[in-house]
Amino acid sequence: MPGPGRGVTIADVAARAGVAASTVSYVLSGKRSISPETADRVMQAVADLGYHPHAGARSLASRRAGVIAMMLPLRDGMHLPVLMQFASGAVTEARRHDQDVLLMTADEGPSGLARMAASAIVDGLILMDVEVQDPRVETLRRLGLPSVLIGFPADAEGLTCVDLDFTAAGRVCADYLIERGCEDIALLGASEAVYERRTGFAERVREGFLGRSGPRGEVWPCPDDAVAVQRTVKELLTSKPDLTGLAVHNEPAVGHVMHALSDAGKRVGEDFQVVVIGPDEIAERVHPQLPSVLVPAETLAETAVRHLMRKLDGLEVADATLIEPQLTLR
Amino acid sequence: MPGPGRGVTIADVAARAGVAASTVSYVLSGKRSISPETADRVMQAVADLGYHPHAGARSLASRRAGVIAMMLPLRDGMHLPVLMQFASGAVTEARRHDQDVLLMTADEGPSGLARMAASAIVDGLILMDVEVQDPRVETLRRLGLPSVLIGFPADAEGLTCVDLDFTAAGRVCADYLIERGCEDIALLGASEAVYERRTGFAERVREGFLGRSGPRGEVWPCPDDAVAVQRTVKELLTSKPDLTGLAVHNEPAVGHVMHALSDAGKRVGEDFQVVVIGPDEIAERVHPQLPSVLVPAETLAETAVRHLMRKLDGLEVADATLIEPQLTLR
DNA sequence: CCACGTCATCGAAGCGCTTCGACAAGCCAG
DNA sequence: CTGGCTTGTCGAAGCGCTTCGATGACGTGG
Repeated sequence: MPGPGRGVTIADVAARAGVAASTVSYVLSGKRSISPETADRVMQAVADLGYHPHAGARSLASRRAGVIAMMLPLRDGMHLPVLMQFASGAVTEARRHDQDVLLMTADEGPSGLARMAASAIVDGLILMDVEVQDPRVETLRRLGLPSVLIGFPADAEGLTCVDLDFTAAGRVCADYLIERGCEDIALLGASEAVYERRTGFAERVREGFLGRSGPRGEVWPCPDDAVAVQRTVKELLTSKPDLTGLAVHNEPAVGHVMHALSDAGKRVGEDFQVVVIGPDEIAERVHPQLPSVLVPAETLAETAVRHLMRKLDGLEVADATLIEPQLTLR
Repeated sequence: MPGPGRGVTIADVAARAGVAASTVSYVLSGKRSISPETADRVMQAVADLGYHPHAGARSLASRRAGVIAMMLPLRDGMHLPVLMQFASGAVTEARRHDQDVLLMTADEGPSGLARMAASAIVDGLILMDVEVQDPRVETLRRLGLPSVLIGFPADAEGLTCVDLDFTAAGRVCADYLIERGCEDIALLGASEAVYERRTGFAERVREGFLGRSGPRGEVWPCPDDAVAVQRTVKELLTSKPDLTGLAVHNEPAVGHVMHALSDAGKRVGEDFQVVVIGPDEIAERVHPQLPSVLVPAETLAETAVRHLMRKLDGLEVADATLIEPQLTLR
């Protein structure tokens, strides 16, 4: 029992190993060479005493907190399970680098970032769900806090960004449908509102899809309420009677689309193919289950953390990184 | 621009306000009385300079980190959206108390707790999803780190626990069905596995339900795959032909149950009543939407944080707190 | 008008760690 | 055998903050 009130300090370890405190520090950090014998003795003392450096003291002396912040849009419409996967991935990867993760909500906004920077409570941060016009971006640039963004703001100059390669996602969907032998195919996109909010990604999916499909493909925007989906699908089928393949890039609409197709006499999975761009649950919850291209939240998180760690170590990192989408068959 | 390399320190604030550093500290903490004039000048300097105390230095000197840890079961079967609500609620409440939140995964286990304690990186912690036999509980007790558990371990002696009042949830469901005029009613529970893992809560729902229903009620455990649900429901209807009310305490099974009932010719919402114990989305996603008793994750989180803060301030806190379930009609 | 609380403020001593410069010891080339 | 490196270790100086005791400057009752 290491004494309940007092914590074990580096001095205790040093005393037990018969060395100076600084030596213990060097053994632990590896910043100077220490003879194997001494190192062993120190490590033994560390283990015996269950020593862990005091985080505050370390951060004060070394100007490195060993903590990174993760700012998530915890309240609004983001798809919760995906966020959670992301958080989980980030924490796991961070622990691999001996870092802890501080959780912030996006509604702390720019002033939250300022607080993080000024209080030196974290070494860097990861900003999730960055929008095209994001008020946090300017603050971030000004603060000079090392950071990695998930998503691409309009002006990404000097920032490190990571995101799903949506163009590739569009391509993957088109390829899937074509390989299944579909002649005419279409992409049912998001509602106008989504396009406006974060122009980038919807546009890119479209390009990827059309680039692969050629003239046999079309892209239709689509609202997400049941009625409008019914109508849109009906119009689409009328306009392209030979349509046998559909990619849906609109999470809430997937269920409605399936109904509409079934109403129109299409047998999905048999004479008609559907592929979804979106999280697994969406594609799994309909009948029949659909193949889907998912946002690889975990990979995204890992990549973001890894990039941040490189920046903290003063290494070069690519400004923009696109993560390959993954097609899951079902 | 506060100078990119250097941070603003308390000394800078003191200089600008023309006082000693200790005075600034006292103004900020309110631990000694300071004349209003001086306090104003100091606050002005703080604002002008955008001063935030260095978290590490503060934690070193005051033995208070201003951070609490939240250990979530980030990887396994927990319902993700609920976890997220919980996390969100906790962060928001913590910020109200000027605390930040460190995110840990449950798979860091007892050694993770030891690290938190020894490195003094957090002042206390919240343990989510505590199981009846939880290896972390003993470590926690030994470490003496202030903590609040969500859930009840077998031996809660000396620990502060918060949880949904599952007995009340069972009662609420039974009451709802009885009030709707159902004669025979049943509770469709979780799969055996869940019962084994965390005996506590399933057991309590059962008691609450039966306590209210009397002999007209029955409790059936139920696996969560489609086929088994179909079978279980069929058997249930055969065994209790006059059944008109059903409570479902099995999140993944809800959709299947609805199918099975519809196959059996029951009109839910008309000649047959169903109520769900589980998160909102589950009850909203089926047709017709069902009334549900939800886990008030946000309230739970807030309560947990509030209790933890009281403990950190050396105040008394009830050992066990049960949160009232809320019935949402739809 | 003096001794004595009160109030507002200051200065200094750490908190536990990292890091820098210093310094013995051992090594090798000359 | 000496001068100059390297290697391994130590001691001391902070990092920025809180907190404790001390110190003036007042006001007040005797």
